[in-house]
Amino acid sequence: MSTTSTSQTTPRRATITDVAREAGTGKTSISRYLNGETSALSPELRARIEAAIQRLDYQPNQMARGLKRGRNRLIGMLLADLTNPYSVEVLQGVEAACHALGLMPLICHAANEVEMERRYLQLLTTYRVEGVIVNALGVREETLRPVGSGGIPAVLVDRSVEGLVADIVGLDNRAAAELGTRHLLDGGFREIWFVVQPFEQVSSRRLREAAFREVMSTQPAAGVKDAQGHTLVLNLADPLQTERSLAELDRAIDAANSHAGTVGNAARVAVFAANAPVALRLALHLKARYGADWQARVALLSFDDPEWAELTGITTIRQPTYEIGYRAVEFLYERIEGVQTTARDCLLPGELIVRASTSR
Amino acid sequence: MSTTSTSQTTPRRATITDVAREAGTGKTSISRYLNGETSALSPELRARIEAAIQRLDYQPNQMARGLKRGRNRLIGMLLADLTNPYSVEVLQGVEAACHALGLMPLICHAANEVEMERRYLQLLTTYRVEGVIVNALGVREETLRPVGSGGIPAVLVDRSVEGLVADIVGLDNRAAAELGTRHLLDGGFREIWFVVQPFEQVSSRRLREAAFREVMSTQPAAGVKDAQGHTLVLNLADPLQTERSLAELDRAIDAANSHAGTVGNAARVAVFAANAPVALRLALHLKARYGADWQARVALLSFDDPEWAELTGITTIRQPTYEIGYRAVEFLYERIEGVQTTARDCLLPGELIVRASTSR
DNA sequence: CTGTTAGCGCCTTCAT
DNA sequence: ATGAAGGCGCTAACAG
Repeated sequence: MSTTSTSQTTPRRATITDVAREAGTGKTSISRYLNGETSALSPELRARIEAAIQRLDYQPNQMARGLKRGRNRLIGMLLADLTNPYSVEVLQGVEAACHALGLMPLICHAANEVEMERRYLQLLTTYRVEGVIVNALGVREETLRPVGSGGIPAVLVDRSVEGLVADIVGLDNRAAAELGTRHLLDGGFREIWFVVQPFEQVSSRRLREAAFREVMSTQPAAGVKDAQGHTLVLNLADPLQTERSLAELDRAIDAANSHAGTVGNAARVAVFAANAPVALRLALHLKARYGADWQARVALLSFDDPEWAELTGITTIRQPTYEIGYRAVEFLYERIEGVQTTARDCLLPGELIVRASTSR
Repeated sequence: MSTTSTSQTTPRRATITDVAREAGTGKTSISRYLNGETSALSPELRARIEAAIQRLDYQPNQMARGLKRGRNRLIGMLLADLTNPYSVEVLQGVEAACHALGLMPLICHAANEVEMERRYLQLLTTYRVEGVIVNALGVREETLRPVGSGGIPAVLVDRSVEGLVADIVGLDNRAAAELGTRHLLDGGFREIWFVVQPFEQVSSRRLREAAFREVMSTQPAAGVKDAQGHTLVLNLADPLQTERSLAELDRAIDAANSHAGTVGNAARVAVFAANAPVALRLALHLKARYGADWQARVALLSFDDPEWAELTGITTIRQPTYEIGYRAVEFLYERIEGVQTTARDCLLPGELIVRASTSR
């Protein structure tokens, strides 16, 4: 109720007008000072302005600046799942690039909820971000209508979105899947299970699975005979389905282990996880079923390189996550600056990190 | 090169003026509609406005609204280290609460760099966020001058900051450390090493270490005799120092294992990690040194409950991370709304999750 | 070199 | 029930 009698509440931040008054000059000069048009200011005036700013602890209001000049240096970073270390790593690259380019990333976490994704996109739009980097859930274009061709510039990360033409940067899934599969074949494995979450909706999963199948079906040409490849869908969102899938895998492992005539890796089944969450779920299950020494019966290879990989000794395909994030921002920045080329694809190579799991 | 020389660039978003014109009315009515002052609008006008908004795909500019009404519903969330799963989990709670309260969190990741922290704080301030939640690096007050008493409302998470009076929410470190230590003592361990990153600067680490030492020094009263407690500082930021510290631990483990007269857990040394990053580093080292069966010689107990804990079978103290984040936002919201009570402490209990590591 | 003026998109009295 | 006018904090022409 009290007016300005007591400065109990936060003592309103100083505005450019306050500074102008304090420095005994006009707002324009302050503005010029703020924008580094230092050449057009007498040293004397400049000093006065500096002092006034100091005294008032003045900090220009970005919102107002943004409103005026029509851009606020904000970009949105929409992440499907921060729980996945992949996301955090990409984020680091994004942050570094933003820092370098004078951008401020608004990080939004959809937590695997389509509804959240929609909501955040709308919010970003409303805050007039200059562009967005989207690590989308596996959804069709409609939910991200505001971005892309018609709306604000967008760059996709890891996954493309059906019907949305936009730059995309991510792993070279095809090459990486081949790398992994060949590593297993070269290691002597003859039964390989590719385990992946439902993949129809998510382009990266689709590509990985397809490349795996292709290598498996053409491998006779590479001198390998009678190797079998299977694809197993693991729906982590549904515990019941997950159980069923795991049971199927168990049967295969048990069967393989009971074959008498085989030795070495030919007797072990190899499991190729399409990403870290899948690998974790598999490892937990296998450990629960076969005990601490589960890797004696199963070899595990996984996309991503989570922090526990080294501890467990599983082989992985590490993605150049930092660079993915960095490049995404660079692409976006170009778009913001008006570059009009056709949609670009930036596929970065993965790195195979061989550990005990596949090389004993 | 361009067909329609006009709409080549993004077709400027519609403004409230456009909508007013389209609906054949004044800006005021549009504004009223947007703010739900539906009672003061004839159904007929309302319908026209609705239609106009649809047609123009109009979305009010939050920046402008914020500028005008002096608040933008933005809050800052400053995180010391997103790489630590703790942060991501807290974040989930923060997001949920923001969602519920109509706030939009600006997530800033300091990546363990004091300079970053300073920079982001300054940035948040210029964007005129209404408050900040700070999971600070271990720094003194000065770097976060803009917040707290003098500046915008702030709530601390996990760690207090010397010289800054503000609400704080986090784990009840004292109780949790006691819980863990007693668990080890009850399990028969007689040599316990508390391993922690440099803790002078970080209140939570300090509290944990102090509580550990206190329990160890008063335990004779609890009927336990001759148990030894040691504190080992592991400076993860410095590889060399880390090596040295680990070597010291190794010597202790080797010595304990060579004692003839002891059996069971009395022969194993227990290591109590002050957080997940420390636990991971320890586990990696121990595995490298003692092989896959390292837990036969060392029991590991850790604060935090990282995803690999179950896989490795180490005992942990899980923090109520989600709730911590949620409560932090609630506190902040109250402050934003003007609540003036003295600084509050919200200490939430941890949960001991016993696994094979400490119970074989 | 420096100040004046006119908005950016929106909300808010204050009239009508 | 509706609209006109002024201003939030700042920048960008224009003068001088």
